[in-house]
Amino acid sequence: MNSTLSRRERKKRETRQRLMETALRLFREHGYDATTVEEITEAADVAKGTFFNYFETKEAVLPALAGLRLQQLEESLLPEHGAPASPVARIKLALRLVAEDPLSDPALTRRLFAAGMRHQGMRPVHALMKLLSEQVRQAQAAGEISADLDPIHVGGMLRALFFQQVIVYHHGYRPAPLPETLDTMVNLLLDGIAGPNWRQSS
Amino acid sequence: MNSTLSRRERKKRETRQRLMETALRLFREHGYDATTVEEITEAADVAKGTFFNYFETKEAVLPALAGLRLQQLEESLLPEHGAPASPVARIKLALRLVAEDPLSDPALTRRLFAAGMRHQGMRPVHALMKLLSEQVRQAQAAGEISADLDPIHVGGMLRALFFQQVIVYHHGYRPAPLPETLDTMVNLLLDGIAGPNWRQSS
DNA sequence: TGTACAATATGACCCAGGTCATATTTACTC
DNA sequence: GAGTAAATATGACCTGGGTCATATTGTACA
Repeated sequence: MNSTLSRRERKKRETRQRLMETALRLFREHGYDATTVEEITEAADVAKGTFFNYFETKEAVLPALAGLRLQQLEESLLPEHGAPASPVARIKLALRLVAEDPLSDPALTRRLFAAGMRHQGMRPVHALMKLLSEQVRQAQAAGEISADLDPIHVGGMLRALFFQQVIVYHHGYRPAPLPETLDTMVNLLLDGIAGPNWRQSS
Repeated sequence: MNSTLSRRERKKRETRQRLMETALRLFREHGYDATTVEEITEAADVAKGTFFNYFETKEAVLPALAGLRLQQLEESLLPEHGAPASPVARIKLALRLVAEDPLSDPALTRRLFAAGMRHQGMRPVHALMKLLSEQVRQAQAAGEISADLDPIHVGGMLRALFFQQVIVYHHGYRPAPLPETLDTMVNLLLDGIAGPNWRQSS
């Protein structure tokens, strides 16, 4: 018998899982817009309405998918899995990995970002933000990032700049390969953009 | 008789103008989602199809509206109109003004940002980005921002961080009033977030 | 004024996302 | 098993964005 999981709970997870996988596959095969919810449910062998028992809207699958990926990513950021010792280096690594993820193709990235922006929810946003914030916290502990900043705030900034960078890159503005651009961006944020005449007290 | 403008051209502009104004009014009165395109065209006294002769999608009105506002804003950033002499101060001013604009209510801001992200277009994005980039250029000339950076790039970063800030603020995360938060954000970008142990060559 | 052509306006229509009353399945108790 | 209540699945249906063939209006030229 299946460990402590009622048949209901099991089926529920399976269906949700199947919907997500199917959706991702179809999105990649035919594009996000060209894929209808009915096609997804058809391929996943459930009725159309069932989709909306699991996801509030069509767009809402994307954050869910992203959440999964980030969970995996979180593990590869553990030092015992060969991640760099420097927290800042880990942040750079994380951004590069996210950018390389198949989920990050141009269209889906835009959609994903837009989805994270809609409604009050903002959970997916939080997924990446939480991950980044945690790394920022560690960077602060290591003295690589100024300790008197709010890690959540900085995490949010990193996330915003990351998407900006990726999307602009996908729009054809590419002075350098994406991974480099991302590193440069992080360095810029670390060092600041002030020029010689910029002086102030605070 | 009207100065060098054919009747056709005149009517076209009037209709476009009327559609934009009507849309804005209804969006503010009933919210973006609750306002249908048909309601807009009805109130503007044209047929539904006409709307789509002027705007590709419903969302596309927002960038158009934003474009207008930015044009006005651009003028108030001219020194002869009492704008600060320091380019960085002007940037801060610009961000504060945009944040205060009635167009920047929570829902519309999110939509506007999302719209700027969709499709290849990205023109609206460019409106704010262009404005900011220009100010960055001037800041570089004044030595307030490091001269070896790409002003467009920096403009894009400012824009991304601005939206991040405004949206997070609207989501209830408000350690301080929005204008202050925005100033702090610009300062942070200027000074960088590095801590004592962050050392590097480049 | 008449006519030919292009620009614009129109609204019936299509389509896909999202809702909801109803049907089915599961779990639990006797 | 039978009975019952809650969870979940279902697909007819509604709604509103977006399309397009057609009608209307403006322009140009004789």
